[in-house]
Amino acid sequence: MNVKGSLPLLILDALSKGASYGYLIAREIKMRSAGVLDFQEGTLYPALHRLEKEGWVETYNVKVDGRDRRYYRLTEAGVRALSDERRSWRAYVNAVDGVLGDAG
Amino acid sequence: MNVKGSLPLLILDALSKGASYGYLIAREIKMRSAGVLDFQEGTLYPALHRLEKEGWVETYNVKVDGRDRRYYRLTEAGVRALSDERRSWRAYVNAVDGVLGDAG
DNA sequence: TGACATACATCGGATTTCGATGTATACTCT
DNA sequence: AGAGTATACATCGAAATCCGATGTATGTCA
Repeated sequence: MNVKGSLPLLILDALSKGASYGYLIAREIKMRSAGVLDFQEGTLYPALHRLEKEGWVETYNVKVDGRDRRYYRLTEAGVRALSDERRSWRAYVNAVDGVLGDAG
Repeated sequence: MNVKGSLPLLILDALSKGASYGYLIAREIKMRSAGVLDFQEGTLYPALHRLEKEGWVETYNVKVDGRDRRYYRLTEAGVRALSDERRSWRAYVNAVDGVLGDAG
């Protein structure tokens, strides 16, 4: 189950701890959410490309075991975007929880 | 800002307090979220039709001021679905918040 | 009379995600 | 040696969700 729209926040957050690459980002999100958050590669790579296009991340290649690994790193704008995304996420969750009210 | 996927939960929840109709549901969600949750009519009506198709709501018409107003009411299955949707929502929010961790 | 709120609806387009598929390397097990 | 699995990138078509525009119709208020 992946509510559409939260992936950019998750990626940006992952990169705020240091540069990383697609495969690792996905694995860590899945692991750290105990499998609840599970984005496929067909979802992840386009999302990374979107973030790059927005100027929120920049990339560089590192040759590992004879092949290129594409690292992503937050830009200044990306740091600000993360902050915004966090705020939006919190506002949204609070709004939904507020509307849902008491009942469980 | 509307994270895609939360509208069914919101509608089901609104109907758990009694039958209602599209226009009113949308207005109440918006009002009770202080404008944060704002679904357009082109979003709402298809969503209501989907819920009806799923068998989670049933409808009946009431003539008001010379025109039909379409009321929606939760079915038994709808009550169960609401319960499931609540659980999924909570699990998802907890997962994201868990991954995001401490920093704010 | 014209604007606005109410109330239903549909349509095309944009965005996001999934599943399938493709490429390539390296390690492990048999 | 060969098969299977993990790593690591990518693209493509399909499905789902949502928005904005548009259309219909009635009632109210200035």
